[in-house]
Amino acid sequence: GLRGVIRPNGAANSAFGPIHMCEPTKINVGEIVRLSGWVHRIRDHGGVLFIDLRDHYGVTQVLCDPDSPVFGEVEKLRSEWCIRIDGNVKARDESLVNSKIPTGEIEVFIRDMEVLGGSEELPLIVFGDQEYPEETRLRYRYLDLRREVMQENMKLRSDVVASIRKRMWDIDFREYQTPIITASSPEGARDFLVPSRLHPGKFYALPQAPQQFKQLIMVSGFDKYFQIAPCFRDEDPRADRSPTDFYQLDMEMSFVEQQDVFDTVAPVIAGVFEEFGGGKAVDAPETWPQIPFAEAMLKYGSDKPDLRNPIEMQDVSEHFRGSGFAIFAKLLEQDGTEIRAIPAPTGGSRKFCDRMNAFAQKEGLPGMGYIFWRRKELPADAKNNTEHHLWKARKQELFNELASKGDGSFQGVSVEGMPAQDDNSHMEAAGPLAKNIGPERTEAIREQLGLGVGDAAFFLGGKPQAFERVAAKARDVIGEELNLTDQNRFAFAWIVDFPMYEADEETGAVDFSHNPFSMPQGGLEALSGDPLSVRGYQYDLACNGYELVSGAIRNHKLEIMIKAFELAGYDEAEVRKRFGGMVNAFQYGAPPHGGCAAGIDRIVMLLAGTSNIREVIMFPMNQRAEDLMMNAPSDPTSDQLMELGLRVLPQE
RNA sequence: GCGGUUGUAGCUCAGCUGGUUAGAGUACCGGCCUGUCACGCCGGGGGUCGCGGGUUCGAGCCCCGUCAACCGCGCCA
Repeated sequence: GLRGVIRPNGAANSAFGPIHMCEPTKINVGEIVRLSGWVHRIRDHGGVLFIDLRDHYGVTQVLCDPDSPVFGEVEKLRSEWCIRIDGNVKARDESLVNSKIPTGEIEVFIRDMEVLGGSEELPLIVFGDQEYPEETRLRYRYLDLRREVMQENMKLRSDVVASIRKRMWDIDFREYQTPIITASSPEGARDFLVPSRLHPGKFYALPQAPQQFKQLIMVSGFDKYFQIAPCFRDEDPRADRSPTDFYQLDMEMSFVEQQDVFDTVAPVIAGVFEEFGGGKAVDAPETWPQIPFAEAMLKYGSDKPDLRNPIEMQDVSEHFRGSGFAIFAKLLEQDGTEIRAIPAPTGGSRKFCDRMNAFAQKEGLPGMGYIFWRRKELPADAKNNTEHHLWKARKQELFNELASKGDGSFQGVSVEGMPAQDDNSHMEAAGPLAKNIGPERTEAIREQLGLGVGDAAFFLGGKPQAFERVAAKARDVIGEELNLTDQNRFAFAWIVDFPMYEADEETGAVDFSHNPFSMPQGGLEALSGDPLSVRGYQYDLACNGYELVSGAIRNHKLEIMIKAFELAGYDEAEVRKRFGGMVNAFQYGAPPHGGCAAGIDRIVMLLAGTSNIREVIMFPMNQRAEDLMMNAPSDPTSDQLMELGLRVLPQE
């Protein structure tokens, strides 16, 4: 073999098994080892040269001088050549030990060397932590993947998947594979279509999720199913969303209600985060709040709130109705509008407030009004100091509060020795809004938000749909900039009671807002009223601002299903045609069931501490859903098109 | 489809208000170096400043168009 201990007869001996680059330290000094790997770095001192030889497991220093029979060849080596060497394991002098690497106490003196694979000049360098544009990294992904951080990310991913499988097995779930080539499903995202050769003009589709199959598995009597399943969606990507395909822990169980699903999944997710979270605090599943969708939107502006951030928004419309701030007062005369406040504890400086206002403008809003509270009656020169002083005290108070929630590792800024905040009777409110609405209203707002000297609040007005997205982002930015967001914690929350339907903003047409297969709360009866007020047994799990899990208790009753689709404008014939497989199955003793799907890529992304999902995918597509390394997508040959009975229309 | 940012040496980047021959680090090539571990020192090659057009005596820089990458919006049950 190309790795091992070489015995006196000269053959590599497999008794020890292959030796990895992290291991020669375990081999007796003086033995001859055979190592294979990549040239990581070379340090050429003329008469002596050092090569850091690397493989998946580590780095070993290899030594060569003119006494070696292969000195001349070794001098010609360059970075990333793949080589095999034979050499003597030598102990290093104490003064030469490198404590930074596990093999730092030894080195290997080269006796023989073979170039297994040479290398051209590199488009990206493997050692070090130089950043490269993603285009370069993806085009040369095999080089990018050689880098330590990527090797770690991919190992982490594999370990997470293995752990998930084991955890699911341990609670009696079994993994079953479902088809990859299947039928197009009209609900949800765009499908990837696959032309059928045997049926010219017809198409298969790649599944957006094994949704219908897993429900059919329940009807088939397997009451605990899971699968690490690839899902395919032809939609544009985001930093946290892989284009084309991604993996989910897909699971489903029979004879359960919503809380049963939570009780089943939460320990699996929490366990994985405990196991691979690198010591960050993981909220215990029993403490994960269940937040109704409407409440999440009000408090956080998002259905995937980052609960590490303690800021909660509040409706403060009443304080502005008929007030001297004409913009908001006028706004409130329209239906469906409100004014919402984002409290920003310790954000009480004009500089910070102006920066956040600029942020909102950059995000496309007219701006974000603000009020901040400071101490009054101070000479101008003393004011700044005192303000800063009080600001720090307020910050300390807040940190104490936050630290008590996490694992104790939350640090924030050190403000030791600062006195506690004194009473608020000498504070004044600053900012353009405060002047316009007057002291009474300003004070009422301050009391509602529970703020004090050194704090600020930002205000957004209009129809919630119009400002919620920016409000949510502002909440994130404020939490981070003011150091309120504990970076060493995984904070989870179930978001529940999603609306079943939503109205199209322009046409007013009612359509499913989430999964059409979810069971409406209240059953058939609930479907006879206003569709927009119907909520479903539909839930998400949010973690640190990402949607990690999405699921539902399914609608297994045919008559409710048909009624549910009717409200969204699909008649019975259409439902039977589109979802024939499932509709038929539900006629034959369908059990109540529910489940969810957890995004594997996002879980690994969070555990790896990155915000780009492509960092945890071996061969991801770029932002235009292209694979630059494999050159996909590519033109078909005319033979292929002919065989499939297809013709490509010229674009434009 | 839309918006933002970016595009200069193999790679990562600097390049002021428009002004001489476009620079640095690294990689590559050559030389020196027997204890480095981001080795060091000396020298060298390497550029369609994304592409096209315009303004100007003069454009890497300004204007228009266009292409590409990333981030975001739309979209994503």
